[in-house]
Amino acid sequence: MRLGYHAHMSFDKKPFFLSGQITPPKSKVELLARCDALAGKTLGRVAETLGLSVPDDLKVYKGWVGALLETALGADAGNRSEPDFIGLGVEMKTLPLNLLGLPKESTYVCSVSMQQTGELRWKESWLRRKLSHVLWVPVEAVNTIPLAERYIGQPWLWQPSSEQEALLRRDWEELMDRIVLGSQSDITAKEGEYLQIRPKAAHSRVVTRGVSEEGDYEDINPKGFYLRTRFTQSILAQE
DNA sequence: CTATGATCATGA
DNA sequence: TCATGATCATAG
Repeated sequence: MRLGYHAHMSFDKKPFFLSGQITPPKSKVELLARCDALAGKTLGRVAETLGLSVPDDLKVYKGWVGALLETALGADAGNRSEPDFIGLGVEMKTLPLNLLGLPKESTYVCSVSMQQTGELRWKESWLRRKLSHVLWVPVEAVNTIPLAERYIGQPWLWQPSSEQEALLRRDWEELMDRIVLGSQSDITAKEGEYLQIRPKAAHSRVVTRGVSEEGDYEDINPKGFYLRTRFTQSILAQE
């Protein structure tokens, strides 16, 4: 070990992450121009431009692609409860695509709040607000392609059509009804046609305060709303 | 600990 | 094969 070294300790190693180096876009036009510049580039090229290194894979850095692209586009919300581009009211989501060019994973939207009893109407829901203006950024997500060599597709701004909103609303109201009744702990990902509720936590031992069917407090695993791939597939198909 | 960003990995 | 349930990094 003497005179040896740990690879992860090399002094000139660049970080995987950074934040807030790029100024936020001032308009949707500017945002879309930045998107045009990203389209057709590889993740490695974008990372290089920002002075970041690329992880070997996403097993340990699952959110790396999303963080990279937010950084590259100048998202400014950080971890605040705001859309990624605060001034524009736009939320960015990467859309991982499989070999067929179809969405591969469900899309996390927001956490399911067990506490917020005040926000039970669809119109005021956090989920609706989060999805009201989304910048979808398609990215190749085929595990046989090295992360740095995966291509970014053409991003697009999306607002749900009234039909799409109706579909989401139906699922949301159904799921929220179950939560209000105190059935949060036994909701499974099988419920909901386009929207589902799944665990969202560091691991399954994490608990938060929920409400039981008897109306008492109860420790439950944190959960989040996710768009099923059949939903994102349909909005991609409409593009 | 909770928010952000998601993908992993195993069972059906 | 693929969706459900589990998990991982970072910021504040």
